Amino acid sequence: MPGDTIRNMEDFAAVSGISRPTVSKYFNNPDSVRATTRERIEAALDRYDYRPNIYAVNQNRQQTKNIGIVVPFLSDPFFSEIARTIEALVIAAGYRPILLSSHGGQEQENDNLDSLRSLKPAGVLFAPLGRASDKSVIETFCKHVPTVLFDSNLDGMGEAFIGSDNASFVDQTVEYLCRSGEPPRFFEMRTPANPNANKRRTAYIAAMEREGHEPIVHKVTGEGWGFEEIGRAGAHAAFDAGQLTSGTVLCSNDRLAIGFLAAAYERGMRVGRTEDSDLRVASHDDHPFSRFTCPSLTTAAHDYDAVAGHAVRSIFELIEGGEDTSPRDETLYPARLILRASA
Amino acid sequence: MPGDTIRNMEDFAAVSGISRPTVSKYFNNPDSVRATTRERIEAALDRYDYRPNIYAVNQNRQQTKNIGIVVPFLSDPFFSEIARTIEALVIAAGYRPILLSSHGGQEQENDNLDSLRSLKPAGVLFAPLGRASDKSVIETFCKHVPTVLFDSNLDGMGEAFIGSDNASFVDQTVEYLCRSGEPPRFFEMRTPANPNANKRRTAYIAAMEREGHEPIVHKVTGEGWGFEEIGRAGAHAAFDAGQLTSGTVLCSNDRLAIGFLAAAYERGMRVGRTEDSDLRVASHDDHPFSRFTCPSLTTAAHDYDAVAGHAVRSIFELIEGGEDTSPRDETLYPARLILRASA
DNA sequence: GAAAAAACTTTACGCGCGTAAATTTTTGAC
DNA sequence: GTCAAAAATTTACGCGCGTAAAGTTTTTTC
Repeated sequence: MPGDTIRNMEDFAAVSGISRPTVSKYFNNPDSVRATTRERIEAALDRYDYRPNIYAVNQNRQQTKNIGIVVPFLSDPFFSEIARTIEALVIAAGYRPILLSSHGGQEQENDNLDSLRSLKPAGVLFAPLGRASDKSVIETFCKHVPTVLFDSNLDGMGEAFIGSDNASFVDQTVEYLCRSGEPPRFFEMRTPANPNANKRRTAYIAAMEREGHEPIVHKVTGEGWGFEEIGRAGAHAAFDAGQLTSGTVLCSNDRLAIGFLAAAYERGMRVGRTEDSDLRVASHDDHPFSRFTCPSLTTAAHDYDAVAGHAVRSIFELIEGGEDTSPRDETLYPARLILRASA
Repeated sequence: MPGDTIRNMEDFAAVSGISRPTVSKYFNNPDSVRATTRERIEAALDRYDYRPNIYAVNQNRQQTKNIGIVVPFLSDPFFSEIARTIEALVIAAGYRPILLSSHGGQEQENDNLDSLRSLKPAGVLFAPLGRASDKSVIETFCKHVPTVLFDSNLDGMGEAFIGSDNASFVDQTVEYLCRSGEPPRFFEMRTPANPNANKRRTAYIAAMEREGHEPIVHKVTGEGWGFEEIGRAGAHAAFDAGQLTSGTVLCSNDRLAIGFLAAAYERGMRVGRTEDSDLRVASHDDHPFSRFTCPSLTTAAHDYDAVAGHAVRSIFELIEGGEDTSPRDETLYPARLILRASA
């Protein structure tokens, strides 16, 4: 026998000296067979490089070992980081992650969900686009596939939502900025793609009123996911109008802040918390590049690990626990203030 | 019949009034059936949301419609951008992209290839880690799966290699820098992960000699994929030693340059091509973030579209054309010099 | 060491679809 | 309208594996 090519589980069972149903059992759960049997199979496994045909396996199993991961924009390092964390946890649990990016578009998001449905995943971890999402498509999807939302919530959709507590982000930055200098004005996109942006604005207004200051919101125009350029162009427009050239600016997110800082630099403005600075800039997200901006960016960090860990735990509880009748879990993790040079 | 749930192609064929083999033919290629037949199937398709079971399909087809895309580090926006471009082309060709990141590690790269083999992809577009790659694993993989390498070449592996012409990148930046000011010193990692880095150093030395200047290479220490931090720490170390504080610095890649610029800013050094600047900094890659550095970064841009397009075309030629006896295609696309404020 | 329990083997069926061969129907050209 | 070509239908088998049932062997328990 040795030397032949192994074409299927039948062949492999033959060379390992174990019956095919037992070999099948082994591949589903190596601990479900006797130790001596396991050893014989594993001995055969490193003589031949057989592995079960994944398509035949998934055709017959009631449930695949696939976990879908959908993010709105993978080129945004924030999402690629959280996707990476989630991926690692999914693999550790013995499942196969399937990573899809919606590239900022509704059509691609819908295609991704459509594609996932035909893959019959055991569950899906889904960060929706937000405002641009097609709610009815998502609702239908969630009815068919166990889904946990993360990052952006959509009311009532999915079995749970795990995200960051936007109010915590803004409360901490506003409190710090007010305590350490002039109260901040808020810098954001006029029509943000993401529901978190709205929560941040609302939280800003509430926090400012709590601190006894008048909230001032500066909205800039621009569509799409090129936030840095929108921030840069918006900052230049503001400077041209004589606005935001001094005091403190709190950006809705780091990518806008990166653009804002670039514009400030181009104008020769000095940003920072030192005496000789023209203005302070802070933001939210702790984007991977925010420590390399000039100056480095004071921001509020997501708890990546907590969000990723909780989301993954949730989906596996759903998968293994079956139907849960408990109320929809909506957990928000607080931010961690990161003080750097910009404010 | 209407109202029933469609469980398989048999059911669907029944409600559409067409025989199952013909319906099967339709799903393999809608143009292979008569127009009237196509209309009847498509009429049924929007009354029921049937789609063929992808696992049963792939089990029986000699070839799946999957195209693997493996990149070394998806959190690097350079790779997420090129992955996005490739993905779009693959989808347009009617195939399903499967995106995997090696997260900078050999083990993950091997796992990715292993995982892909069991998915029986029609072809794979593979950007290897480079120095950290397990060459023997990759060689074995390429024997079993039609593979086109991109970004980093590995001698003789895969059916083709499509990448950027590192010499073109460096020639253009060196020529420009020499023409417009002091000749550059080269700033790079001591043990770069990527073979492109070595080609760039070699090209730098050759270009400098051509220009009649002595090449000076400054190597910084650091492991892993946190290039920005390695660049920042390396720059600070250089400044501490009184090096690179004036003149012109050419970084091996933009991510190092981002760290270098951050360090320069922290030192209060003025970077740029204006009279009052302390030094000039340029680099290579046109990283998505490079236009938002302070100052914006003069760099050499990859031709994303050309590389992605050629790589995708190559893999489909392999898939559809069968065995090619022609010599291994190694195409390198030249860079485009991007002049910004830093040099 | 006997009985009970656990693990394994044998046999067999079905999953949903690709695909081949033989037959029947439809189409298009004259 | 005829006839050849094209397309559809009927019938049938096989892909590789999950899984159930019944029988056999091995292990555990006291």
